[in-house]
Amino acid sequence: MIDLKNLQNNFDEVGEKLLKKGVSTESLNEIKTSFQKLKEKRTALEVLQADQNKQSKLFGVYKKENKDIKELQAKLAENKKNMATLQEEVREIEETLQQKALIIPNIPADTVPIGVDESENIEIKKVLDIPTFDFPVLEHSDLAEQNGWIDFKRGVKLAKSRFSLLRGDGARLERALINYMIDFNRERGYEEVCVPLIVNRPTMTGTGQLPKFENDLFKIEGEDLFLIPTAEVPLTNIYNDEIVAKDDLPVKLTAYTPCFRKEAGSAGRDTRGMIRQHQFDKVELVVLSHPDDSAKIFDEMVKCASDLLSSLGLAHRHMNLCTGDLGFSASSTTDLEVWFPAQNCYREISSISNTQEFQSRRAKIRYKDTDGKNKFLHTLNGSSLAVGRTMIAIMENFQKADGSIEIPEVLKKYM
RNA sequence: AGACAGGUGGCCGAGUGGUCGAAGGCGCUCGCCUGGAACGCGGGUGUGGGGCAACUCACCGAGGGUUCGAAUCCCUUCCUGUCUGCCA
Repeated sequence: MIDLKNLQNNFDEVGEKLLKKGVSTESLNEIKTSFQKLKEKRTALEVLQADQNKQSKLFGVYKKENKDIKELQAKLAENKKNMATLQEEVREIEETLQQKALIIPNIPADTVPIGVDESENIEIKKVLDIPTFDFPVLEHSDLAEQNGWIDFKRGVKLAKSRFSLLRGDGARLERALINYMIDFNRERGYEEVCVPLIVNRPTMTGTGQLPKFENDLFKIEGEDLFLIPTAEVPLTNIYNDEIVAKDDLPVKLTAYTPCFRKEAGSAGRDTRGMIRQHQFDKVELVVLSHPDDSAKIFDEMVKCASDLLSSLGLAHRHMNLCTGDLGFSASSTTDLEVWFPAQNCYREISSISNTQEFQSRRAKIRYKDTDGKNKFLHTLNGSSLAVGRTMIAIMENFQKADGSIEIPEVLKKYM
């Protein structure tokens, strides 16, 4: 959630940035007036409450001393009525304000390039040369079927479209990748965590998936529970409503989980192959950081994911996402795009974001600073790598003329 | 899933309608004591909101209700423990 006080105090400046992210002027103005009104009503209510508290104490004293309480009683009852009205008003304003504030996206950092959509993302650098082939390259879906690694048809039969299953060496490669990635991250100081795949509404709200994106989530019928769309959700919310000791920062976590996404609104996109599925595996990085360190940690996380790709021998590039392509919770994001020879293009395989205080304010994750005050920390998240996409990148990049696939050296001991 | 018992500050734990934001203890911290430390003694020590401040409001798992007044009574709900059931 954005800082409402900040919006109030720097309305033009902050508002302008939010307008670029698609927030309407009306809703900004509504928030501004609601916030103001809330303050007024609350102050008025508190004056009444203070009076009521005092008089009520007096009431007790009078009774003990057998004084006449009729007059006082009448006054208290009258006051109570006024309080109830104000209380109701305050509650209503709070609720609407909350509703509106929770669907306002994060404000892009100053380092984020201005742009409308992904075409205006800025390439930061390329890593490794793209491979060349002296034979016609095949798409991963063909390679997978040839090698018996992926069964698309039966995945659909078992569940529905956008599901598949891995078999034999395909399944083993998936598992090898997961183990390799977690070990890779662990060696870089990330604690391995195994998290619930089903989480509740407050958890989903803490990281920003709810209330705005309920349609993208798989919901458990009859329960207010959801399948996680990324391990970022449980990992970040581990410290929901907690105060982390300053000395414990940064908290660096990594987890492997399946991820579940409805992919509402992607009808027709990437229908062939395993690029976009309802269920996919991902190894995730999450860091809770002191605000002063988050920029440095962000770079570390990008390097961690990029080095991982390099270690697998996969050519990729770093993209600085522009304002229009930034996700809801992110203040800045670097995407890593891996080279897909058959599609002759780079495609997203990892996304590292700094949400700054946006998530910690929602999830109430704070640290105790040296001045004794509790402050919101910064949360960062990044795919170590999307495992499925890594697998198909390996298939396409390391295919041989006979259709077989060379396993990257670092994975061999995991197979 | 059913029965019973509970959920109070960093922790333990008292508190069954009135001056309780909450006794007492532990821990932590500051000061004294000491050559230094332990012990001992004295002070401080929750969170969030509003206000320049004095101060003030809210919070005793959460949400409702009763009352002039609720940690305390009632309802709902979540969680924990024990027993039963079921299972990996």
